[in-house]
Amino acid sequence: MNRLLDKRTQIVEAALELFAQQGFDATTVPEIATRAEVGAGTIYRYFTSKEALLNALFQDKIGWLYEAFKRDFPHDSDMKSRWIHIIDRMHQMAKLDWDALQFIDTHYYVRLLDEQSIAIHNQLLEFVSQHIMAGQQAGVLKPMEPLLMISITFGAFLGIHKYRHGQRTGMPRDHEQLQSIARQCCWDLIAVHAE
Amino acid sequence: MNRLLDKRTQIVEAALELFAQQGFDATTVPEIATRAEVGAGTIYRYFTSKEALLNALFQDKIGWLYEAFKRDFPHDSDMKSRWIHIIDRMHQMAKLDWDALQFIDTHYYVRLLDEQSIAIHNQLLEFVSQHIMAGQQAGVLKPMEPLLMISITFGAFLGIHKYRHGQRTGMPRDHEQLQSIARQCCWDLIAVHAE
Amino acid sequence: MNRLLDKRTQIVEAALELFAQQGFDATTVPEIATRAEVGAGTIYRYFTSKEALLNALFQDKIGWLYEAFKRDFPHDSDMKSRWIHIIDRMHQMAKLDWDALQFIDTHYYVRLLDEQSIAIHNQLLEFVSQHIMAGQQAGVLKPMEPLLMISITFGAFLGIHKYRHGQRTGMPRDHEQLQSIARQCCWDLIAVHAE
Amino acid sequence: MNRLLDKRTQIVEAALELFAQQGFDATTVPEIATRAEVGAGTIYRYFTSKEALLNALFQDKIGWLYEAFKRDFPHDSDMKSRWIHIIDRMHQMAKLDWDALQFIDTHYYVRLLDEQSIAIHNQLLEFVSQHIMAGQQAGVLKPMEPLLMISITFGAFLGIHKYRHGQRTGMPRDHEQLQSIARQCCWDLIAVHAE
DNA sequence: TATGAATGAGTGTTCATTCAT
DNA sequence: CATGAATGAACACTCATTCAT
Repeated sequence: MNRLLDKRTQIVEAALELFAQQGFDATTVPEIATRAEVGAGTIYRYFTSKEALLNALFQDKIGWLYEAFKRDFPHDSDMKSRWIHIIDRMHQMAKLDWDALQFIDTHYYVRLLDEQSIAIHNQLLEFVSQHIMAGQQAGVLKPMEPLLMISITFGAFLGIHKYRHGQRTGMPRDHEQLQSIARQCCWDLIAVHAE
Repeated sequence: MNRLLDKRTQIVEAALELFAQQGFDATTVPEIATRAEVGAGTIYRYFTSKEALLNALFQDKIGWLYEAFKRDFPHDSDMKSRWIHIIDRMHQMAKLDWDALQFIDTHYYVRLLDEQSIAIHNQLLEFVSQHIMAGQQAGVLKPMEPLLMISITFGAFLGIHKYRHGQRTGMPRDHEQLQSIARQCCWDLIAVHAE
Repeated sequence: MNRLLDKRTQIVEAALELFAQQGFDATTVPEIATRAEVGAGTIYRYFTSKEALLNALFQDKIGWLYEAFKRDFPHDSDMKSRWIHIIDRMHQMAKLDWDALQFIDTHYYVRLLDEQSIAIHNQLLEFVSQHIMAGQQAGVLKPMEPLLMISITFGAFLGIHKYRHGQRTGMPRDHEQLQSIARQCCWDLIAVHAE
Repeated sequence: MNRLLDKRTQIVEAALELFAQQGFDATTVPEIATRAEVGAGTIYRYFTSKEALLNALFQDKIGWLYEAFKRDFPHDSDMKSRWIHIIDRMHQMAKLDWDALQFIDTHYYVRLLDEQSIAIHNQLLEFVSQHIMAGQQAGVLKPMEPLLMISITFGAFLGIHKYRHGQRTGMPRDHEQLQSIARQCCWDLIAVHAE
């Protein structure tokens, strides 16, 4: 059971790195096997296909993010605090598991996701949307579809970390500085500003 | 000569659509040939490889964007006007040639770009960076590396249009509304706000 | 066009030999390609799959046999002459294209045949059945389902040639002797004999 | 010891069904294991390979048929009675263990049989040949190589049962009717008929 | 110049066999 | 003894690229 989980974990982690860095199509199954230090056939004991592996991974990571959002969520605080909670959780994920976040970014719009993956993703969006709508009713957030607001914010947020991980020149900033930038920008982006 | 340009154009356009919609790896050369209404071999008369075609396309589109930025650039206006000029040009591209913008987004971080592509991309970044630095010195823009600021803004901007083109539910807004959202958000994102 | 037919023919012939001698499952596509002296990929320009190749082959050969039955068929002769016509045509095929006959034998009951293959096979059975029923009404053939009679006769007939081609010891007999055996046995098998 | 025989038997029976129904190549070892309700590895405790299992099975079944031929063989009766004894024994096997008979048919010409299998098969042929030669000397059987005669008869006989088991239309006849057909046809096939 | 038939290296996947438990 | 997780060679099939026409 221990070994079993081990192999599965090795496969999942290898696949995550490769999918995140090269994309699904550019990653070959033997490549995953080599990096996971298992035989190519072994992958098929745990996942019915390369595509199933993608979906398992996606659900895993979206699930992780969703849990992170909900854990210690400051339901009673003001909008800004709640929003910053969400940004901070994403920031945490970017720090601990950047591959996973990038993987979500590059694969969530894709033809390969199954119903299950889409469902869990929608749950996550729903959760965030609820809070956005509350903020809009309170007049502190700009009026626009919540999903659009999520899309913009996620884009901006990922921009920060793509920059950090890019081959781009310029010294990468430390995580705390980036966190403060993320908080500031992702709030300014959506908040209503006094003239 | 005219015909010749014709064929090249047909190929490039067919490739753009397919790369943007399915990604580079999921697109086959015969597929491009079919859509371009040329023989598969013909593509190799204009481009040495599928990868070379990608780079030609990339340079083409980055070049187009760069030209759009520079055309009628309001050098003497204030920072906000200059920034909105840039956002508007991107918005225009999103409207006229969304495939191209999406193509740039999904491929610019990629392993496949050659030196030339990177160079022209850097020129574009340099152009925008100049203005950002000026704005920062004037105290109207948040202090952070210009490239980081570009990365965030581009992410946010694309978030708007990805939302629009996604299968996501929610009625798609018309372009003018989106333009005003883009202007507002992409400015709030980077501007220094009074307390 | 000439070359084109050439390649297709080479593939079909190579596949026939191998399917007949080793069976469908034991034959690999590269093996067919090698024997046909074409690239493995070339096979897929002519047939959508290994299974499609099997069916094309099957229809080809059943069609050939059907045509052979019908050509110069002695409609006005007595039952025995008509039956011997059929046996002789099979004998001819066994002589000219034993692989094809064996291929039909080992594959006609199989899970791999498509509707088209089954349809053309049924046509052939129908043709022979008509004559059997006529013979039965005339009282010269044993009473039993025509399809059963065909199955017995085909089994017996193939027994002759399997013996000939087997690795079995015993000198193979010449074709004329076998033909006379085939005529005799396949007639005695089905005819009503005086007590 | 009892259990041990049990497992071996389970494996052999599972393999027989699958080989008979799908053929050797289309049957996987795990599939056999599942049907036999043993672990896949267990098969290799009883048989050195899939091929060895095939041969064990073949020898088993040929042995069974040989024993059936010899049991209560009417040595002192006339040729026809002796021949009908043989046909009846095959008929019995077709009734009790059709899989086995079909398995023999589809595999006895095959590349996979080892020396042992061929030897025992030859013993069976030898036994039948003896009687055929006696009948030929007595002038009641057609003159031809005994092995050829066996091959024809076996082909015809199996034709009867293949028809019965095929998806063919036409009501399947009951076993007693088929037995009388088998006796009649398989005798007419080889007997010398008065003009 | 333009073509598309031909290619074969490389893909995702299967399965006979092994071996640690 | 019995197992089944693990393996990797081999499979059917795809596709970027070439080249004779």
